[in-house]
Amino acid sequence: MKSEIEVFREFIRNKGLRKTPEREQVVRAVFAIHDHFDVDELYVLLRGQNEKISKATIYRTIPLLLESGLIQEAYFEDGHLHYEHIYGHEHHCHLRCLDCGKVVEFTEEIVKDVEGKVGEIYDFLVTGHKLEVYGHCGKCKVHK
Amino acid sequence: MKSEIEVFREFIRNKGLRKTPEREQVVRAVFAIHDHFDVDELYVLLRGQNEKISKATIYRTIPLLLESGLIQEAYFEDGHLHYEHIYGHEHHCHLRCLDCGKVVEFTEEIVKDVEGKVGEIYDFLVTGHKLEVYGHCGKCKVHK
DNA sequence: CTATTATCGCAATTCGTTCGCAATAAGGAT
DNA sequence: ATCCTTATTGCGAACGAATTGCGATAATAG
Repeated sequence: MKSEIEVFREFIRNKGLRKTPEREQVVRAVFAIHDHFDVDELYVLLRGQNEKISKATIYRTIPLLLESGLIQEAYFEDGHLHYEHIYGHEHHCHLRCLDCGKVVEFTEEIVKDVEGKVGEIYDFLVTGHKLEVYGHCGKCKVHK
Repeated sequence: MKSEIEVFREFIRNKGLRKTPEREQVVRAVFAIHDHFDVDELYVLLRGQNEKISKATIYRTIPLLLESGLIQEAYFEDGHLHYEHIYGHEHHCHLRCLDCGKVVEFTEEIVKDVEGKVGEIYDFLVTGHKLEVYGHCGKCKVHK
């Protein structure tokens, strides 16, 4: 299995874009964070490592990461988007507590079947899905 | 089955809030639009009816509609949130084309089972879910 | 090594959403 | 019915995420 950075380099080359240290720093930061992240986390992480990179560059790199299939949008919260890895990570769904915001990840094979079924019915070439289940976690449901 | 406006009035009363014409105009606008909407659509609709209402009031009413269980967040797109009805509408999932943005609605019973199963495993009181399947629609997949 | 031009950083801008505040009006008390 | 308290409104300013214009820089082709 190719490393994330290799996948990214291949993508950049195929698109006729340039391989730059800034872009690769972003890729490394993305995969240095476990699973979920947002732009500001990337920025803080990179700045903490004395990398001098601008937020604009991070924002400009995100669409490349999306298009290359390395990451995807996870959810919109606190006024901004949050992303998550796809590449190298088993697909998972989210179980979110509406009270404390806690997020648990789980996997569910059945949803794959739904993908195929729905794709066939509506003539879609299905590439993925996003399932979020929400409710009240063990701690929070006590007070309900 | 109670009407949307009745549900809303009951909610307002129980919370000790005030029943105002502005809030009720928003509720009526929400349910005058078929299913999906965003804040700007509500604003345009209400202004078109010569209702003088400010966007701030619409923004301030949205959380009430969410909390009362009449609507829920549907998806984040084009830089802002889109909402959809819950009350009086059968639950459904979304199938979205990544190329043209087309959204098809479908229902899938199986996901209900996933809700129960996951809730039990992780000790959550599950109240709902959001499933979005994406890919390329019939028209767009031709060019791939 | 040089030329071309994609990419960078910065600052300014856009746009969705929230907030501060004075005016207004809802609803309980008289 | 009228008064009084204070929640709610509308306006415009403010905020924050994301985008963009532009001159400077640096990555690739020749």
